[in-house]
Amino acid sequence: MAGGSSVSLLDSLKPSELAALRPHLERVSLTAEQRLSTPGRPIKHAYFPIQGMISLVYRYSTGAMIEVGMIGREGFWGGSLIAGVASSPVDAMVQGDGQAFRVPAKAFMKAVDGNPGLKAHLLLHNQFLQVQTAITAACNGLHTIQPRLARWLLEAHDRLGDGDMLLKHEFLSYMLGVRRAGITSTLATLKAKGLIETGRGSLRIKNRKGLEAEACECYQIVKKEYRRIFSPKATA
Amino acid sequence: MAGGSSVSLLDSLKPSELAALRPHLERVSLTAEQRLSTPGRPIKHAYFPIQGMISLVYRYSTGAMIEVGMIGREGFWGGSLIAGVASSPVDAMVQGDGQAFRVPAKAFMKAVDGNPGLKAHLLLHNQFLQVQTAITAACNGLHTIQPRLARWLLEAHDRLGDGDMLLKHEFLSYMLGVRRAGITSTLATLKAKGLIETGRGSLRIKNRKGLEAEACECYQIVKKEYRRIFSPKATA
DNA sequence: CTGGTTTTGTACGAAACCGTACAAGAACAA
DNA sequence: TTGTTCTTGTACGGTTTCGTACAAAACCAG
Repeated sequence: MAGGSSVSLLDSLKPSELAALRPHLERVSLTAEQRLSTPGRPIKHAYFPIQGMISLVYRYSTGAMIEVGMIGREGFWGGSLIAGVASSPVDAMVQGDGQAFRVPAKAFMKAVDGNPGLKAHLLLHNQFLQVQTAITAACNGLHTIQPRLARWLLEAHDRLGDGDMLLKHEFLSYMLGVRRAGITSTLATLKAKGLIETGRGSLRIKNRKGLEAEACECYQIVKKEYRRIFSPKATA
Repeated sequence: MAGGSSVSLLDSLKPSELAALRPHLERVSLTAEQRLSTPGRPIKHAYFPIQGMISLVYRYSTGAMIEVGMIGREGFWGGSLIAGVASSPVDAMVQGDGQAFRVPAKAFMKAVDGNPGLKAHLLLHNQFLQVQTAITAACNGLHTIQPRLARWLLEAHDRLGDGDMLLKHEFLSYMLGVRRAGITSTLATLKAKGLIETGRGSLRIKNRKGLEAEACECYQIVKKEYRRIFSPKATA
C-alpha cells in the first residue's frame, strides 16, 4: 500500500487497551454504499475498518451532497460517542466492499470510559479527523475540480489498496459536490496524461507520482498531520 | 443578543469543574487580528472568550486563506490539548476587540485530566466544533458567495452582539476565501435590500430576519446542532 | 486646507463550473 | 441476436467567480 495510513488503529492499541474492546468486537462485512448510521439518529455501533473505507458525507435537504471526511483502517467511525453525543449529522457511507470490526455503542462508551489509555488513543484519531475536515473545508473553498479529484483518488488509493477501484462518475460527483459531467471530463484529462486507466465503473491508478503532482497540496498536508498527531512525541 | 450561543462555556460549567480551572485563569484582552497560536507550534494557552470571537483559519503556502471554524463565548480554543496534541495546523485569529480567560497549556491539560466532568464538557464543545467544521466544508463546496456571506455575518453577529462590526471587505474576503471585489459587490446587494448598513470599515445588521432568509441553511443547521449537542439529553 | 494613504466602488475579459440534454458505448437479460 | 438498461462522452448557453486594474471616496497627518 502506498499511503501513510497503513497501520490499523486496532493494531496500534496496547494489549490492555484492545482487551477492553475485544469482548465486544464483532467482525462484519461492509458492502458498497451501505450506511453505518442515519444522520440525526443514534449511532448503534462504532466501526473499525479492516479493509475498505468510510466516507463521511453531508447531505442537504435539497439532495445535494458532498464528502467532508474519509476513514480507513487508520481510524474509526463513532468518535462522537466518546463525548457522549449519540448521533451525528454526517452520513457514514461505505466505499467499495470491505470488512470491519464493530462494537455496540453502549459497550463502546463503557469500554472507553473505563480505559483512559484507550480513550486517549481514540481521541487522537478524533483530533486527526477534525484536522482532516478543516483542511477539506479549505480545499473545497479554494481549489478547483482537477486537483481535488486527484487528491480524492490518492486518498482512496491509500485506503483501498492498489488495483481497480469500483467507482462510477456519478458517485465521484457526489463526493466532490460537482456535476457528473465535470468528473467525466476531468478524468479524461488525467487519463490523457497517462496517470489513470478507466473502465466502465472502474478506475485504476497507473502513475502515482504523476497523480500526486496534479493533486493540491492538501493531500500532503493531511498526510503530514496524520504522522504528526500519531508520532510518539505528539502524545507526550 | 440574537443568536443561540449566548451562554458562556465557563458559566455553564459546574462549580467543581470550574474550580479545577479557576486557579489558572488569567483575564486578558483580545485585540483585532491577534493570533492566539502559531500553526505548527505549541499552543501556549487555552482561551475562553468572554467577549469577541476567534476565527479558525487555514492558510496555504501560497498565501491563500479561508475560515474553517468560529469560536465565541460558547466555546474555547485549545481543544487539541485534551487529546494531548500540542499544536494545530489551524490559525486562531481574534475578530474585533474582546476579552477572554486563558489557561496555560500544561495547567489546562492537568486540570482536564484530573476532572472527568470538566473533560466531558470540553469534549462536548470539541464535538460541536467538529460538526461546525464539517458543515462549513460542505458549505464551501456547494454554496455561492451571497448566502455564505449572509451566513458569516449572522454567525459573527451572534458572537459579537448587536451594533457596528469593524470589518473591512478585504478581511471578509479572507474569511470566505474569495476576491475582495466579490465581497464589495455582494455587500452592495445586501445593502440594496435594506438588510445591512455599511460604513468605511464597519457594518451593521439592520434586518436580521431578512438576512437569515438570504443565508444558506447552514446557519440554521449549525445552530440546531449546537442545541442538540448541548441539550441535557444528548449527554445522558 | 493639502497631500498622502486606506478603503471601497466599478469595470471587463477570462476561466471554471453549472444545468441540461442527448448520443454513443458497454453490459445485461431474454 | 435483440432490445433494454446503465454508464460514459460530449455539447452549449448561462452563471458565478476570478484576476486585475483603476478611479472615487473616506480618512488621516502635517
